[in-house]
Amino acid sequence: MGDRTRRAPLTSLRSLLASPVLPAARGLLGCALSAGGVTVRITEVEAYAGTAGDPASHAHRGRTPRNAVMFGPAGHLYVYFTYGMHWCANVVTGVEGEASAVLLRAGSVVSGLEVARLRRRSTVDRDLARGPARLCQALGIDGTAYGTDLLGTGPVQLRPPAVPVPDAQIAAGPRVGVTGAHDREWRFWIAGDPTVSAYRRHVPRKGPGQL
DNA sequence: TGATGGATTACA
DNA sequence: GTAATCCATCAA
Repeated sequence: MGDRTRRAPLTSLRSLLASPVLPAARGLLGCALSAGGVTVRITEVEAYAGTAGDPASHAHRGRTPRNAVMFGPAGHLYVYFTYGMHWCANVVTGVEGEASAVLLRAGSVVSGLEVARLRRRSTVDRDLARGPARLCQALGIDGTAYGTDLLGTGPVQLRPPAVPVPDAQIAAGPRVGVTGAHDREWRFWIAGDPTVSAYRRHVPRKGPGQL
């Protein structure tokens, strides 16, 4: 228990995640996320308010079995299954009951490159964790990791960056794949990073896209 | 109970 | 541009 140099940063990351979702989202950039023998540096995230007037949040309509972990303490993993085939990962933020979370949209693989390549089939390294579902696939994250305390010793672990990403290097824009609330620039990414996913406005399944 | 659309990705 | 493919949510 004499090692403060490892514990102090985790404590500080814990409190960062317990802060409001926008600063928490920014602070997640540059963090290392490890699972299944692969580590990625987080390069792109999106903030989702919980019950507080964000129609795009999975917690907007209140607590359900699927989003229950969002209502718990910050720093836990919220994973959900979508489009019948993809898993996406979020970090719970804020105070208990607030249900805000940050979607991890992209990262660059910093270790476990060969394992990640195997999980992702043939693709260029830049695309290994470029996109929320690709990131989960590269790390082998699925529903079994639901609720994991990311700052503990569980199957998915989050660690702060050695050097925080300078604020001047953080870019912001509207969230990807979200139907409404395009006025909110709640997507953050590391400016110039090649692993950031391309912005596409959400396309409705049927009918012409209207604004 | 049935319909609808989704915080996506791969491929034509 | 569209298929793939399961699930949460909503209307009736």
